[in-house]
Amino acid sequence: MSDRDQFLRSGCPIVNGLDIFGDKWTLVILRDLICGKQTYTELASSPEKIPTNRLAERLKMLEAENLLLKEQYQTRPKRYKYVLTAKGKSTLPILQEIAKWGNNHVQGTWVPPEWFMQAQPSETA
Amino acid sequence: MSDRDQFLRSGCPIVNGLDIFGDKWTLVILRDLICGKQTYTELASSPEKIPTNRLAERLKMLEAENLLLKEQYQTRPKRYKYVLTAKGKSTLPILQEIAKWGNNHVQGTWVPPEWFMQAQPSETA
DNA sequence: ATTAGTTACTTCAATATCGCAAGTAAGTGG
DNA sequence: CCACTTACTTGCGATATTGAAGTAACTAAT
Repeated sequence: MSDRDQFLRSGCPIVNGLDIFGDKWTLVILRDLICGKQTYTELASSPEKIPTNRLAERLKMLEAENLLLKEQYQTRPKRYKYVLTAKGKSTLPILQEIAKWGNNHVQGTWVPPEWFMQAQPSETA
Repeated sequence: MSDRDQFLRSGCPIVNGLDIFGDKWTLVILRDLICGKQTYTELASSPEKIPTNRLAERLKMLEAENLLLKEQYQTRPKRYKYVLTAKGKSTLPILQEIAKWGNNHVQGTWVPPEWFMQAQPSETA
């Protein structure tokens, strides 16, 4: 039982999904992780320029919700990378549908590479 | 060109979609409209209990972004209903993917009726 | 003709959240 | 020892959200 369970808005699966990733930044972070970004600095350097405190907080939340793991990949200096779990990777179809909607309805949006739009959750970085 | 264009975070179709419906309430309202709710009071009475000022504001925004139309369906007293446009209806695949994710990954979420999960955007109320 | 009720909002004060800038800690390389 | 990088954390003013109450238009009952 996660912290959110104390304040459930309802049992609706859409609402419960949104209570994890239905904010301004979380799906952007998941997009970047699926696109191969791994470190804090890589994530912070996206064109949308997420504030660093917000990035740190969202990463902690995503780890607490098991959408990603924080893994040390180097000692001296200790360096960490953020790796999606299956639960995190399985947000890909949501991202793909939002991307399709954006391309169809918001003019001037760039078209994601085909590998992104065609990928299955299991094949993602 | 909509108001948001002045403050574009990037050209990413995901980000631009989220800048319309990536908040706590908008997709909940779209869910309800797709499920056949039409009036302000019907929308306000959902189990998630959206504050009425937030509901009014989101409806105005969705109208401004052409996801829905506010239609008078009765004079004396004047009564309005909110009707999805094709642009609004086409968020259905996003809602379906979020619902699938919620059912797969958040325990205790209810399973939406089959007509909702199987529907095509064109067939929706 | 009052009075109560309904619908569809709007307003307001309190609280929560956000974004920006700056600061910190650990470590490297010169 | 000093500058530099990575990975955050802290402080704080600005902004957004909430819950409660208020308003406006109209209907229906007494």
